[in-house]
Amino acid sequence: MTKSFEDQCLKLLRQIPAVKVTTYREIARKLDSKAYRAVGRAMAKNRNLVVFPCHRVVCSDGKVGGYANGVNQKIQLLKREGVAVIGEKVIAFESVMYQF
DNA sequence: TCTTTACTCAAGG
DNA sequence: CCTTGAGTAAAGA
Repeated sequence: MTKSFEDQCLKLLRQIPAVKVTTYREIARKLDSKAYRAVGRAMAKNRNLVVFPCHRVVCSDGKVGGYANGVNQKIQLLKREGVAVIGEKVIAFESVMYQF
């Protein structure tokens, strides 16, 4: 059963604990690929906001990136989980980034 | 095959 | 800070 690239992204997403976030780059790297865009596209397409914590995935430079429900919604969720965010930037982003 | 995409990196202004 | 251009991989038409 060959799982799609996107399915693998979602799988990794599920193992991210609260108060932690990750980057599209880390996910792609873990999958031994450089398909940073394909990772994000998986979320945008599926947008299983309840099943997968898509809001815990941010850009490599600390920006929140995007969110199907709205970037603001994503920021609020992250803050609520203990991740400090100012504007569209994650504070101490390296400290809260979950490394696989 | 071509286009679009929740990205990343590097370089120039 | 900003924009361009290049690199990359998957889905849809």
